[in-house]
Amino acid sequence: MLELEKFLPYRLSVLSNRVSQGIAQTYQQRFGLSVTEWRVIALIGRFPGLSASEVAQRAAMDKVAISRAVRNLLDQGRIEREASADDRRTRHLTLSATGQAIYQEIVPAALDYEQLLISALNPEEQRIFEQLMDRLQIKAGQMIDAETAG
Amino acid sequence: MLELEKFLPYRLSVLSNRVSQGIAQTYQQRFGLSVTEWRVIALIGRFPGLSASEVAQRAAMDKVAISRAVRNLLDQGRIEREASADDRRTRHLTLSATGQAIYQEIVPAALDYEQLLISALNPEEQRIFEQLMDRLQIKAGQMIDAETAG
DNA sequence: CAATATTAGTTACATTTGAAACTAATTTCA
DNA sequence: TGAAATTAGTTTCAAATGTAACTAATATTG
Repeated sequence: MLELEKFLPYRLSVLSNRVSQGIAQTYQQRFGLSVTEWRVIALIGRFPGLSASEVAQRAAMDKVAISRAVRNLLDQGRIEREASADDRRTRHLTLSATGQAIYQEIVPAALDYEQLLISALNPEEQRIFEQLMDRLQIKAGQMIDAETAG
Repeated sequence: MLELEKFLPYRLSVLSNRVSQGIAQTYQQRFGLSVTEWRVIALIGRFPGLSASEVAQRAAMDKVAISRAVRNLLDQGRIEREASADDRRTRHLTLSATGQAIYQEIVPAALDYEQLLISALNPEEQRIFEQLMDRLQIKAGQMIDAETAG
């Protein structure tokens, strides 16, 4: 007997969608950023000079998706890129002045959002929740690997 | 300072995607079901006679998505529908024999998957995790409502 | 060193998805 | 009652996404 509303994969999906939806309003309305674009900005802001594939890796997203987000952000003048000295395939990405401004404005809003959300738990519970998430994350990864291998 | 890899909304998204990807292999490979189609089958199997909009509500999914999934499942002969006696707009959905067979086969596999995943936590931790998820779920819902209202 | 394989990133195509407009049936309430 | 609003579900069109094929640069290895 499967009850969807108690089924962990389903509940994770609903929770994640709700949270994403809530936070997306912060940057979508104000700056017209897609989720992927926002993640690219967040990563380049944090680690200036990352290449597109490094961003893809850290964001756990498809390289095509990143490529497109990068193209859009370039077109919008929100990031810049420069060929690498030692490997002409890779190009290093940095935030433009506009991108910086967006980054400076969104980061606090995003952190506020996270704070408000997680204030539903007390500090001890927050710690536990994150730790349990970690372990599920690892387990899920192992299970995918096992499937792919077999 | 925002570190994406520690940012709760991001982590929820990655975890949820991984889990969904893992479980999807169960029903996508074997039956060519999309996530939405599988959820429709799961709900109709559990609650025969639901209407499309009731399915949408319970699945927390868009009614357009459900409409399409229902159309596909009808075309594939996996569900059936019958006009309601008291409201000719609503049609009650049930699994066909084929749909039943799929349902009977997938449910145990899905539950096995869930069991294996959650075996990363001991029973006490499982209880706690679910309880904390509940509270985050509620909080996230409140935050969306607050945004929409304001 | 040259043939081969790999990696970064893009492009093209087909599929999926979402928003909005739409039809048909029902409800509301002046 | 009957005009206006609401609800169930579908269709349409534009945008987002994923897969696979591609170019260009670098690395490998025989």
